[in-house]
Amino acid sequence: MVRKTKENAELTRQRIIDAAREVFLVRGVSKSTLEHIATEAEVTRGAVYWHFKDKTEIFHALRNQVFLPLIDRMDDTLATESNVDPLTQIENSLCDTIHALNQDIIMRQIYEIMMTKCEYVGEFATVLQEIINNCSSITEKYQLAYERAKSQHILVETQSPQALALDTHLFFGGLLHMWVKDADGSLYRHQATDLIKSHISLRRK
Amino acid sequence: MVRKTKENAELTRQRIIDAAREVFLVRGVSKSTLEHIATEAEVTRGAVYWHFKDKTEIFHALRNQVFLPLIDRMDDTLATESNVDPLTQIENSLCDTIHALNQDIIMRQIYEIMMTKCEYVGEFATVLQEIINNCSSITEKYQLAYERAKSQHILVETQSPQALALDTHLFFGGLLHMWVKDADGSLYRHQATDLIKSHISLRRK
DNA sequence: TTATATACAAACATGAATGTATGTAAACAG
DNA sequence: CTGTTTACATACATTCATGTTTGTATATAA
Repeated sequence: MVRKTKENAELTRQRIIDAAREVFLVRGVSKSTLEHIATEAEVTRGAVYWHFKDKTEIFHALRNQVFLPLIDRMDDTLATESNVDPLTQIENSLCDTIHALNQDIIMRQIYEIMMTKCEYVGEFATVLQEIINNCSSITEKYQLAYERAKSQHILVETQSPQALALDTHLFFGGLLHMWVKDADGSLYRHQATDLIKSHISLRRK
Repeated sequence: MVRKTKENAELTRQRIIDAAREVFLVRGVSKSTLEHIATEAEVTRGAVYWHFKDKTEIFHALRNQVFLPLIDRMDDTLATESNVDPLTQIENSLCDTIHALNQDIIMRQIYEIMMTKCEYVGEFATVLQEIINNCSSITEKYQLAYERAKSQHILVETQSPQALALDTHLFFGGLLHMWVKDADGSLYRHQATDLIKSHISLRRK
């Protein structure tokens, strides 16, 4: 065999992650074997074990590929200093995510894996807590935006920014779940941005 | 060994389903073996194979135990002829489900299994379509209620009943997901009904 | 230039999990 | 009261996934 150069090795590592994504998607995480992944990546299990300790490690590599950049994106669109009003900021933030899902096949597949092809149990149970934590920090960002909207007097006054933030977050969480499950796109995907706009306009005074 | 009477056999069948619920919950569906389930039910795999074709059949038995009654409940609380106003009907319907989850451990566990301990892949992929279909019919019921609210002039007029119905359904879907994931209950569970009331009051004129 | 570490492939050993086949005692039908 | 079926338990055969070990050619450092 031919020993690979460093960059070349990093390339096979990425190939394994990509292969895992495809395999996880069709077989589910726990029914995917390292053999499946290796074959899809056109390497042997030896290569997989060289780059990763086990399947869990591949899973986390896959997860981080999407969820780490995601937080940054949100921070950008929900930035405190901005020339668009806070409600539009929230709307843009949500629409951006939907847009990204529409454009980026990889992101779409990883979301699908995390939401419907994975069992959060044992070593994966900790991931659930991470998700909860992420949700909390996202909700806080919404809340801050709603508070800014309130001080600009463009927000309905019947609800607290906190309640509105939670409502928005739950709405969007639900939307994401249905967006992912709605594979043929007929029911939710094609009207996702409309639903977001409608959701936000309900809170505009 | 002692051959069981008919009622006795039905009892062990139920014991197997109950055992499966416990095992699925801690190990996830695909990592649960029939041996695990049999042991938990205090029978052998022979008994399991006698009552069920395979693990999938147990899964469906478990699922039906909760989701068939659920549809009926919703039809009751969202009935067309009622002395409470439609918005309160929707509110009650949502709160009822949360209440049921709080009271009924079995229901809670089954929800948790379906949402976080199961991979919707292969033979389970069809379940996803069932879920989508259920969601559609539920959304329709919300929409009808919102239309009644509209004709009673108690609904905000900026949004269509259809958009409001979808928004509500997505909100509640998100809430259920977070409710289930929020195992210690600190973040979502204890304020679930408040969130529902807030959600509904936002649409009341 | 040479020793060593790297990046894998291939072989091996082991432990499950599944499904089926067989055995059996007791319930039940006639 | 007896034959048959039911409701399982037990044993068996097979497949499969995992982790580890060993082998090896080559990149790379010294």
